[in-house]
Amino acid sequence: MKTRSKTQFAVLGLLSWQPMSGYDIKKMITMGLSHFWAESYGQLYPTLEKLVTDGLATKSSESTGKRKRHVFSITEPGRQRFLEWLAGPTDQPRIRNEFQLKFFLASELPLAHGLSLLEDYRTQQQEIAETYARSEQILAAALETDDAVEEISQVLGLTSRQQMLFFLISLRHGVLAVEARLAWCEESISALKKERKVKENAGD
Amino acid sequence: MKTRSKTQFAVLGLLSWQPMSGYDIKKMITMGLSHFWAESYGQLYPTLEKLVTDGLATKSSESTGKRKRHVFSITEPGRQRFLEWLAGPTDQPRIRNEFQLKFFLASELPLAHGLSLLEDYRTQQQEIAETYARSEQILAAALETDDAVEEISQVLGLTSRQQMLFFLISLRHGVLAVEARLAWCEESISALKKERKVKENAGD
DNA sequence: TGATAGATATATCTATTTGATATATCTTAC
DNA sequence: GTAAGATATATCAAATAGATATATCTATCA
Repeated sequence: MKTRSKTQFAVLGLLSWQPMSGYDIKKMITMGLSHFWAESYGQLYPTLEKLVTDGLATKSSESTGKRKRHVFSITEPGRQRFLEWLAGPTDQPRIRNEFQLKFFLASELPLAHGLSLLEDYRTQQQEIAETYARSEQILAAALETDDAVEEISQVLGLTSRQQMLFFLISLRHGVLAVEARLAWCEESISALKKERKVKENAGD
Repeated sequence: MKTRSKTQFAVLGLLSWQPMSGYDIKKMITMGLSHFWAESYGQLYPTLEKLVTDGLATKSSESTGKRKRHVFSITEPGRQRFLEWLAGPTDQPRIRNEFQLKFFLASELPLAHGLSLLEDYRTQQQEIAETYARSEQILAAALETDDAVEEISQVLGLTSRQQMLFFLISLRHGVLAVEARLAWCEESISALKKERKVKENAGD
């Protein structure tokens, strides 16, 4: 109860779906959750060990050929802990957005700096938007026809229709966010261009 | 060049406006940049010392009465380093959004869990939206009348009109983002309610 | 056949960052 | 003058990121 780490809950939550190794968990997060969550190995492996010592998960060592494989399963207390967290209060994410920091700190420099930053940012966000759009299309189509897309369900372990629905809704969060950022780019570029004109006229 | 820390650039950027103490910097970030940046003392003080040993800033110890005060100023190499960073590549922020994690991990639980999470989130975001709206109004009014609002300029050290414009634009980023999140709440709540109906009918 | 390039899987280490807390000084109201 | 609370400065343990190390597996082609 003392630890403030969210990693353990991310891990417990994924283990509540199916037993997995650290590598599996990392892959699942990277492939499917990356638009809202990240974990590093450096955090993952110690957390898995801690869950075992706390009785929230169990570790079993399989061996296929020479490669050893440590698969972790959630225990009943682990499931309990996961549900408690889910029902408890949710912290605001801490944000450190390098682009916004740059833009803000460019406010004393010539306007061209700000405009250049905005245009780069817009390009970056457009690319993200396209990536999202592709994923969204595939998923929405799969959900429409009640058809499990092999690739998706394999990598992400999405089995039920409801799970796919939640995944799609999660993705929509990213889609709407990136759309908002693009809209912001447009209005900000306009605002700076307008300001530039004001300055030019004042300079006459 | 080896360090990947962004903290030093945040600090250099603020020092490029005016000399400040660690406490001043922390206050300025907390008051004005919190919608896109955060720094902790634990990072701030070591960073300030490092900037001094690297020749990017200088430290002067003033004393008003008994309280000692360490004021840091940017040097020319420091200004150079800041500008290099500004012109260089910008990393995507890493996101760990506890709410979205919860929502996604609730996909195997009864729909009521997801709906409850969404409704709490909506309330939270509505409050944030109101806070932003207030700040935005004050700032926009100040900019309209070319009138520097005391409070703002004092705490944030916003002196020029251009600086206030950039601050307002930064804030707009937050405003549009929170609006997008609220829109997402609405469509997601609808989607889950629709799904609930589908299930009810299937259960007949 | 066996050498090897690259992918897969597991793990650790250091640097960075957070969040909580410690300590002293200043200000104000009583 | 003194106690409560605000201001200012700083440190430390826990959490996290990012880079890297190491070994195993797979496919391919010389």
